Amino acid sequence: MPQLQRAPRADNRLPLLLDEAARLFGTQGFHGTSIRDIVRAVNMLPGSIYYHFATKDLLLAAVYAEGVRRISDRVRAAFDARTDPWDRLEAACVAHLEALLAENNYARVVIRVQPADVPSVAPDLVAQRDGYERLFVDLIACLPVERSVDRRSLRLMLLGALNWTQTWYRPGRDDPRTIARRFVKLLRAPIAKE
Amino acid sequence: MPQLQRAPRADNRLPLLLDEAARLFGTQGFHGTSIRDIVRAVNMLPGSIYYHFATKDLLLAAVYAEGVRRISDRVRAAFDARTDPWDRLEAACVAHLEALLAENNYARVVIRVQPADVPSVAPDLVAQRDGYERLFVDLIACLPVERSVDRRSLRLMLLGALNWTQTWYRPGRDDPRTIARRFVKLLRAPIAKE
DNA sequence: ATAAAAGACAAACGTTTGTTTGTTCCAGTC
DNA sequence: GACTGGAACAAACAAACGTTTGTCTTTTAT
Repeated sequence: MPQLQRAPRADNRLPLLLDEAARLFGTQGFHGTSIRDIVRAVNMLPGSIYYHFATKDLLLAAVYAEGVRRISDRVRAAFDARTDPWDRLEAACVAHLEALLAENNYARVVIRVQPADVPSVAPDLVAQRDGYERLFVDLIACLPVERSVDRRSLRLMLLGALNWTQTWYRPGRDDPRTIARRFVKLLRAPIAKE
Repeated sequence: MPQLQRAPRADNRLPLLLDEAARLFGTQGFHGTSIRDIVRAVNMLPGSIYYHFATKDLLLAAVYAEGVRRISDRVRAAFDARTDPWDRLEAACVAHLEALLAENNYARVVIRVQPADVPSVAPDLVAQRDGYERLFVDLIACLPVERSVDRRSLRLMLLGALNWTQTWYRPGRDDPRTIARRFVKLLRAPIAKE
């Protein structure tokens, strides 16, 4: 582990390493990705990773944390620009899905990797994800909805539907923005025919 | 592989083996489960599994197929008993979620394991899951909804939300039946306050 | 210039992985 | 009761796994 008694060197490949770990953890999952898979693309040797992280589990924890940071920033920036409660929620969903499907390997990890897959850091991961989802708790708390509506279920349904897109989404057809808007609209507007 | 030139023996432990594989694949995922994990609970030796299956991938394929069969039967039986389109959809969702969360390790595998995790049999798994989801295509095709509603999005949203419950559901609180009904209601009834 | 720390290499460690091979045993059939 | 094939055991395989250890190089601060 780096002691950081001095500033990190300019030529260090930790960022590249994290990028590649994010890419592989996000597409192949934690157990489906080996240390050797990760270092190969960065032209490192397997052992070299242990200068930066004590275990593979902690490497994941670092990627996961970065993922939560990025998607949080992205989503917050998106809904901060709006005022209407439904607009804010929609903007958040669009940002969430764009991060998830189009642009951000780190964000993918947060959705793909289940904390239970990595017991040694599971509580940490759960706490981080809960922190992120609190953004949506607040957004949904502000919605003007009928009193009979359970807001927790609303959140779980919406986020579940969004996160599950990772399973079936293929680039080229409908883009993430369109999908997110459709989902919000399905919840907002009356569906059943009179 | 068994040649089946004679009937299988009454004392063979293949059923037990499959049950345990379903349980572990469903809770720990494919890559998170080793052959030794599986045989341990059945008091077998690792090599013995290869009398029944040529590879670990094909073992998964067998469990997956059984999972699709079971959840299909369960869901079909549930909505066959109803006539109203919305009732039928709700019954299907309840059965889907009960199979997923409460009773059926095989069904869990179908939702938990991503075909991409097992390249050698991925096309087969995808085809099977598509076959199952066609049940919902038909159910949703019968719904009386506004003409502006995209039924494909409706299906993807509903199934996504249901499947994602596997991530957050913990026994003891709301039961699967309640959750499924709430989700359907959120889609069916107008939410937004006038 | 020099010392110290950053960061990676080189090579191996012990373990776990999926799988193979040869043998044994017992239930079912004639 | 002998034969046979279903179903498992016993033991090992090679490869891949996460990780450790010791050494070397290169950047950075003095």
